[in-house]
Amino acid sequence: MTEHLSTAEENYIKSIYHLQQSESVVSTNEVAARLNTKAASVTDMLKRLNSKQVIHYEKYKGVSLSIEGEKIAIDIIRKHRLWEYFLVEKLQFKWDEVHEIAEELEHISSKQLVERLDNYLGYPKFDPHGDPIPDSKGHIQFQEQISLTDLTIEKPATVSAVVGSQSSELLELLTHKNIGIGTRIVIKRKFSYDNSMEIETNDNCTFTISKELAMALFVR
Amino acid sequence: MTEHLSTAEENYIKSIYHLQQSESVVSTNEVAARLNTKAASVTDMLKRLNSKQVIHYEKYKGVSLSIEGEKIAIDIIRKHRLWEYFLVEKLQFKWDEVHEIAEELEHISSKQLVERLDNYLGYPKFDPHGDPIPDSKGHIQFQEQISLTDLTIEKPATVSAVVGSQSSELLELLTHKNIGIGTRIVIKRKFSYDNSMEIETNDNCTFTISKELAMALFVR
DNA sequence: TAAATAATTTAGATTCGCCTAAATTTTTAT
DNA sequence: ATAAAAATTTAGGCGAATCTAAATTATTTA
Ligand SMILES: [Mn+2]
Ligand SMILES: [Mn+2]
Ligand SMILES: [Mn+2]
Ligand SMILES: [Mn+2]
Repeated sequence: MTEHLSTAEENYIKSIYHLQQSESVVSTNEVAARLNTKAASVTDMLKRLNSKQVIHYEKYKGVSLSIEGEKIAIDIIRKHRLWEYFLVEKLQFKWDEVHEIAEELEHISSKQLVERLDNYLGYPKFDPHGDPIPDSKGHIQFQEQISLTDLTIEKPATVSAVVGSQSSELLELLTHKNIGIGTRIVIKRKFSYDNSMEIETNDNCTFTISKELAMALFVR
Repeated sequence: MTEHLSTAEENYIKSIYHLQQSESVVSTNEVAARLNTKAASVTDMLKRLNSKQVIHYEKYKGVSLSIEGEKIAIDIIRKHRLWEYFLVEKLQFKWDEVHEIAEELEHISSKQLVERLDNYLGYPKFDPHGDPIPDSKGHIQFQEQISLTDLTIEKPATVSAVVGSQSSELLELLTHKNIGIGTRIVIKRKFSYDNSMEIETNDNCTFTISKELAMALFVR
């Protein structure tokens, strides 16, 4: 299939993939912003990736992944999330500490390593942040999840993901409130004054959380 | 201490370290041979590493690691061997399959990751090839080992290392004869005609091994 | 010790990945 | 519909890491 891709190329492909989740065609500036680089550098790379057939690109028209490119992206994301799972489950890292390390580990090339790691971990379906881990065929079990903000009162739900998962402040707060992936939540009241809400969790605790925290939590 | 080192720089430092085990000053050509590159490229890199103070280098005079460079080398080797141990013990790789993968994993930078991995693995002292794993302070428990070729008749010894550990032919042979790191061996007879020898192992098996195999085995 | 040979370095290119500044194209606002 | 603003690309350059070919230095051999 595709020859060897550099770490930089892989990071671009992954970024384009993620940006495509919201809008199917991605702009040069968006890629630049996500990768903390300059638009001119992005244009450079897009030309290269285009000639390698992993993206569709025409100047001034934005970029999207080719079928091949999407496969590559999913493979990198699979590795990223499996390693994050490993770091948390086996090496006892906290979930706010693993992203940077996985950012490096995701580029280790051995196919066999990924498969064996997956098997060793027991084929986990979600990473420590609640994001789905693609299987070895590249299939992703998308979960329809909604922001806790949009959950109906009195309707029980389970925390499925946390956004802003690199923030240790967020982790501190969630640890204090004893909330994590898998926690059952019911909204008891919503206060329109500050958009805070009173919730009840698993362990029969009832307390109030802020609008900010509610927006960081996704449930299903 | 030292800023960030690239993968290429780390590989050069590690190679110089290994070459220094036999002779304290290493030549440009030796480095080139070990890294499968050209002498001109090595000269280039030596200038860079010299300016970063990790080696001592004067033109036409060969190269050696600085104190700082040696610490870096040992740290990379520690990571390499810990990952090899992980791959064999946890992911069930055979010991002839792990070197290439560890060659990539050894460049993952997180200090915390190494320490936690070491702890997770139970602070192993030797890698799957019998080579010592440096501890977190960089201390290496050297073992005086000798080639099986040089072992005295009737003197029991334990296989401590296998050289040529990337060869699957060697692994095949050792698996067949049921020899591995830790196997107890006694030499019963040496045949000077072809330098083969009759040995007895753990499991009370007695059989003959070739000169070639004896040279690949180290014991203590 | 002088010539031949081997080892090493220098010179000059190339590719990748990035940058700044300038030019061009597209989009938005008047 | 123009002009202003924003987005994007091009031009030109730089450092890292590699290469080949040529020049230089060191070592060996006659
Ligand atoms: Mn990455
Ligand atoms: Mn994640
Ligand atoms: Mn390496
Ligand atoms: Mn090893």
